[in-house]
Amino acid sequence: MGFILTYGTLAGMDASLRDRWLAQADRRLTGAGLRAGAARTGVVEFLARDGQCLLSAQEITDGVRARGAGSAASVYRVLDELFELGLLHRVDGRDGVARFEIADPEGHHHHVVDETTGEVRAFSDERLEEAIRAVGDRLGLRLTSHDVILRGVPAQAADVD
Amino acid sequence: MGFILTYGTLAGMDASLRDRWLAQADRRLTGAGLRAGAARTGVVEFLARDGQCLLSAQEITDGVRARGAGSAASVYRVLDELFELGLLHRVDGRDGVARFEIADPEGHHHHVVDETTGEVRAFSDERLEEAIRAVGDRLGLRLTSHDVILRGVPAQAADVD
DNA sequence: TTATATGCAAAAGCTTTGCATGGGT
DNA sequence: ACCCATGCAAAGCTTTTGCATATAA
Repeated sequence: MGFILTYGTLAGMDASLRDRWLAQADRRLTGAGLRAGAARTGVVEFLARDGQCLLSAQEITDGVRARGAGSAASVYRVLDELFELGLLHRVDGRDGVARFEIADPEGHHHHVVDETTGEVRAFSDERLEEAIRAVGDRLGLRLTSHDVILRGVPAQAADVD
Repeated sequence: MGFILTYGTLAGMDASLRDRWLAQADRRLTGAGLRAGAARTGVVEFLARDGQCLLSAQEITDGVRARGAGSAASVYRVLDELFELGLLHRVDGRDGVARFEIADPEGHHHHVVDETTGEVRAFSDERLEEAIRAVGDRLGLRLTSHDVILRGVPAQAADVD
């Protein structure tokens, strides 16, 4: 049995991203000769549903546990595998906790932290990507991945000079 | 007594950056009402000399210890203070270790990791900075800080398409 | 059937904290 | 003198690892 499962449509979700990711996850996991055990399946299912924003291993473990299976050890192991297979993005936070989210096979995004609330928002910007590509060229590197984290506070009218 | 100390010129070092940083560190530490104890002075001195590249708390502790004073606890405390005062950049690595380097009062840089060797290089790029400023504007944020980490492998002639 | 996946519990590693002592101003 | 800074040791966290058991293929 593979990792592709059926879901009802969830309100507010990008169903096509979820399906694309699930299809790719299935392909790569199967291709790597990995089996569909309870923990691995649980993590993949859970992330396909709820993994479009950064989630800690703790949160993922809770989510998987709520659906019956999973343990911290297995979740960490599965997260490592998925990351190595390029199926997840990983951001190491200032709090010493690693957070993961599903990697969109087509295009990606970055994160901005609102320092007044701690809230994390996603954004994407082609001009930024282009600038990064240019840097890679200038440095003579073939870039395999990159992270951008912005931190800021809402611009009040009073802030504008 | 302040935190500004005298040093001989070190080969391969950017003496002006070191001095600028030391001056600003002295100003901000004194301004914050902090005292020049052995550990704090040791960390500031050590970083002024050797802190232009990312260093772990462990490495900093070793460096400070080699000069007589310092303990892990104090180093962590001092590093936090310096970071809060905006005197250090901090990067949280994939290995779960936080690394620090002195923040240049004028201009800053980012890092690129050579995935074949693990080696970290610094770079700066005005076009990238400009793109980031534009993103902040577009999102309605006043950016307080940002990190960029690139990962890649040396571009071989064969890679070029 | 056979190698792999899982889960518990213990271990490991970085970082923080409590507390008594030493030191700056 | 007074309060801050320091250092040791213990505690707190996330993450990793060992090992016996369960399970996918």
